[in-house]
Amino acid sequence: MPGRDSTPPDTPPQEEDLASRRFVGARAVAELAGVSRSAVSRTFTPGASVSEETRQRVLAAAETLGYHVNHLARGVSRQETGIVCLVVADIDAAQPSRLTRAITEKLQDAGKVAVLLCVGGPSDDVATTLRRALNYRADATIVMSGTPAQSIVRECLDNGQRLILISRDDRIVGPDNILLDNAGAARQALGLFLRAGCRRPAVVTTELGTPSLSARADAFVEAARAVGLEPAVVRLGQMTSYDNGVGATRRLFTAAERPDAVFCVNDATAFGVIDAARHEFGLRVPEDVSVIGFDNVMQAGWMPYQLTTFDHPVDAIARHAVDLASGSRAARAAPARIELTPPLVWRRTVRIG
Amino acid sequence: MPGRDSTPPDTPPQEEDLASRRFVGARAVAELAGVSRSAVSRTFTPGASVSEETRQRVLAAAETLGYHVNHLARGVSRQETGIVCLVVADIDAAQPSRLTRAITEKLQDAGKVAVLLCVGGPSDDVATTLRRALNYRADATIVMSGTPAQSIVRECLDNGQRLILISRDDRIVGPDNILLDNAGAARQALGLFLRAGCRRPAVVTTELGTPSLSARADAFVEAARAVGLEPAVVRLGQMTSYDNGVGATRRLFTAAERPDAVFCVNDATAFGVIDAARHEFGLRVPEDVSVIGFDNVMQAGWMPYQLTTFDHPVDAIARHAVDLASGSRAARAAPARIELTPPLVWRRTVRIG
DNA sequence: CTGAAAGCGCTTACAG
DNA sequence: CTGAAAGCGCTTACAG
Repeated sequence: MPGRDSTPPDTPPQEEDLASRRFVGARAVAELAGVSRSAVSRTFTPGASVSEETRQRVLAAAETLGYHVNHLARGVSRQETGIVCLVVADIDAAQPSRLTRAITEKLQDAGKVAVLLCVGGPSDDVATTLRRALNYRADATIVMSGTPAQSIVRECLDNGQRLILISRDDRIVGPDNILLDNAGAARQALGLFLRAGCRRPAVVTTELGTPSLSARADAFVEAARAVGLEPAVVRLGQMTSYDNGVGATRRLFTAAERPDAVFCVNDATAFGVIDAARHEFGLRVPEDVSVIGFDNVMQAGWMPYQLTTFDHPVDAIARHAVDLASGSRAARAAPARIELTPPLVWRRTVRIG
Repeated sequence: MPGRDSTPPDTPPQEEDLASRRFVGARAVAELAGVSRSAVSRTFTPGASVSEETRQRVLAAAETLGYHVNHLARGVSRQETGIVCLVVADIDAAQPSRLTRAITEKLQDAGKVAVLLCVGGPSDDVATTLRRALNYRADATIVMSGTPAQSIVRECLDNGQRLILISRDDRIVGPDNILLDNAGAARQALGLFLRAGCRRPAVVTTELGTPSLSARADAFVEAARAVGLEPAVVRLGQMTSYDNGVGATRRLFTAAERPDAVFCVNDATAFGVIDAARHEFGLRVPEDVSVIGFDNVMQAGWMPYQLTTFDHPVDAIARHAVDLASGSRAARAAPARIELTPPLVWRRTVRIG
């Protein structure tokens, strides 16, 4: 005869009890409702066969007892946990946080739950993090930061865990990939500059670029050369930031030939460029220099900037990611490869030709 | 005799197998290592008694098989899951995302994992969200957004789930509270203005303030009155934003008596005030108006703003939250109430008296 | 529709 | 130190 669970359900919890109080389980509900544990389980399983009467009695008992299905136990039993891991660094940066929010919300709408896994800490490399996702038996893992090694990727996949990479290196074989058409955006940026009559384009990026950042800068340079222009390129710092934009500007505008158009691989850098160009070189934007950024962060719309930039199709990315995370693995033939177009947001930092 | 698990471990997974591949379990590891399941379990339980030799054999077997302890099953068995839920809205806003990151990282360092629960969606009120935390048997839930009803709070607590409220209404009884001394900061802001020689202070906030926002505005007004000044107060919009700052400025500076100091309950609003004051009213900051914000977001340090503002003690908040989330409930007598001081960040938007 | 039973993968006294 | 056994809380064929 069980001890712990047979506490009379009508006894309100005493203050002294609190520390030792256990979660109420299906057994207690079954007893109160006068049915079997199976019936309780079925009541909370959509589509299972329970009579309406049983159902109501169980629901009532669950309500009074404060019963909540243990999703962990359910996960163990069903081999499907409803957990999706989100691997991300710099979750306090504008873009990652927007995406994290969108994905988490859509996951919740689908009845799933997001486990947030931060990479980049001292002891938290991507492999360690993915192993944690394995520990928690996530149905799928969505990687937004870092580049997982092929071996750990295999390990996830072999264990039947779906793996979705967002804006990562797409040469890793196995996972689904959701990508941005960075090159296309860069070409579009150059096109805009040319149309505005600019003839001395420049691009500012970082020393150690992520694949996305490199793709933007490289495609821009390539497109410029294709029309016979040799753009100045400044690579500064380890990460894209406002300060790098300021620094890049100093370099750019003290050179022999000053650029008349600057493509920045992200917005923060663009703000730095704009401010430095104005305050340190007395230039007007866009009359003297046109500037295009990437990310469409909130401040891009603020008065002093009004930055023309590329947005991330956050909603579409999130939708695809959640779809892939939910889809049954068996149902799909090959890994997916989805490429999305970053929409241009036209504001006022590009001259009108 | 078990079928599924008895697949020879040395057979590499075939491509066709993938869809049906199961996670490898302790049994398979035990078999390969030639020990009992208990031994496997003990090997992965810090402090359990296993001989070094057994331990090594188990570890080797686990490595070849790619075994990862199932933390869900462990949680069911141990009645402790290592899961901590983070309830948050607007995770893409500056402050929440900083805090989310800090807490998540510290949680990981402590061997725990963060489940991100977004509130504020259509069907996602605080109660629904908290119920989800119950479903996943989180050891603790940290609430950073929304105000949970007393009833659901009781339900969590009764189930032995720790509940930590950050900057929430502290009249809710039961949970631990981590609070900011908003009133103190507001008083300090007024003091700074007075020292700068300002005599016409104003405060801008929202119509529908959170407790934190109200506390800042109210304390500022009160402190001003205490020295015989009646500050102008503008309440605009449902949420603090750049645009509200712009709007508030139009109101403030078309009034009969223009303020010479404005305290904004957050930075975004302050940026709006500064830009509007400069561009629409031709005023100089801080010569004509002093401005103080709250949040110390990244842009506060950017060239055009250089905003004097209050920072959030993010690290201290996170540390306390994680401590409380980890502490054994039995060990603590009463709910904790911790009040932290927001440090002032002095920049250039306040005149030097 | 319903319940008894076996199963999911783990932990942990218990006895050796 | 070690293994067999009972337990955690759930699900799901299976037989009625």
